[in-house]
Amino acid sequence: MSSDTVSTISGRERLLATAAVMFRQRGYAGTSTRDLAAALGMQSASLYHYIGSKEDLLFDLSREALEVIGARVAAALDGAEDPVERLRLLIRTHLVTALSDQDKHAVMLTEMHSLSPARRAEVLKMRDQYEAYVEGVLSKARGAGVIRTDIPVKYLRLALLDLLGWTIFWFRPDGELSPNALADIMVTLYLDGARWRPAQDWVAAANGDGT
Amino acid sequence: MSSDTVSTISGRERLLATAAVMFRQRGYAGTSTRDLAAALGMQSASLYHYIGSKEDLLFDLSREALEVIGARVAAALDGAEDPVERLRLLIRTHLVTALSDQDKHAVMLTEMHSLSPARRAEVLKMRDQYEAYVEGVLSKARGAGVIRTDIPVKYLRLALLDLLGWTIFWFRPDGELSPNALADIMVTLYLDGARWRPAQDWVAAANGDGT
DNA sequence: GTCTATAAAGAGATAGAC
DNA sequence: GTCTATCTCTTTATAGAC
Repeated sequence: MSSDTVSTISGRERLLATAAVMFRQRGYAGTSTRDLAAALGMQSASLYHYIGSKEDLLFDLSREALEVIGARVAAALDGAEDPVERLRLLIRTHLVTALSDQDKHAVMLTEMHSLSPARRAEVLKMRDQYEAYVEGVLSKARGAGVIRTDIPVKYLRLALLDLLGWTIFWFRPDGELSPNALADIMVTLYLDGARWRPAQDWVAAANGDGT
Repeated sequence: MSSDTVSTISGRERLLATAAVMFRQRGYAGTSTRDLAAALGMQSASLYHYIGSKEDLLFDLSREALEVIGARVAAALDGAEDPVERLRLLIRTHLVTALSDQDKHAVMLTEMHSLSPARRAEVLKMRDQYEAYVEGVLSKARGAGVIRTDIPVKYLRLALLDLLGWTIFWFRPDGELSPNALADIMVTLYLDGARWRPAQDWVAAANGDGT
């Protein structure tokens, strides 16, 4: 990250950010180029200095969301060896990243159907790759004996992504919980469930000390 | 339910069902009245014999989804006393109901923003009522000592609804799992988590036999 | 209950000046 | 980099015949 990442924001970045906000609120098809331009204080014709078509915005937004989350999660897990710790890091990093740009991630998840078939396929491929990565982390943890084997890993992955992906639709940044605090809750809930435990000493017993 | 519920389908019901399918695939704003009419083998003008406006379709679809799920879950829990059993029935019934009409429920969840403010508020109120009901079931279970107390019940509810609500976006009726089998997985995962247990005898110990 | 015809508004995108 | 002006197409909805 260069030093001007925060302070300087290009015209195109401002356009993308505004598009993310509006597409999330009104949907892609429900947002006109005139609406978008008005929110930026310009005429709709001026948008085409930055983009070739309205669909470019949705496409770039969607790819960016998946690129960022994939890269950050992979980076976070880079040094970690312990399979449960890797899972914890995955949950935390995915959630914190998605919550750091809720608009972009929400739009990617709900507006994909508005892309042309070719572009939709490309975004779906990226999503499938990330989901395969997540399933891989779960699989390794299962191989290490720390994740239950009575549920197919496919459904462990899908349930985890339900939890991670759709939390952005109700999380409020100005609420009582920080993204990190919420991540703690999700880690606990996903790994240990909602049921009360008479004693949680089995956690240490089941853990081992990393391999 | 009258005896002709299944065999006879009124023009209006056919219209609503087709709208649900198309709104889910292309989004509400992305589906034109011409598209919709063409799928039904008629002209767009003919739709207005059944509805007052396109928005009526989205509104009625959304209310119906919430009415049906609220009613079925309440009915399923009607006789049950044991708090864990009530939670199990809630998860199972919610899931099976939502999966029995994925289109309608998916549209309700993702297209609400296309409703007028007044109608959106009405649908949101219905959703809030249902979510309060779910939280009540969790609260009772917590009061009975079967649900963990270290996570605020609000987040137990939100996580559960992530799991229940967003499963309809990946579930395929023609897939390997029946809705009931999937419900089993979700019950297990929500109550007990993804972590491997050295021995699951504590489940019986923590359960009791219903007050 | 479905049609043809059409009104009225809004959409995405381009041309070309500044 | 932003504007005015405008083209062309699509949109929701209505009128009125059958």
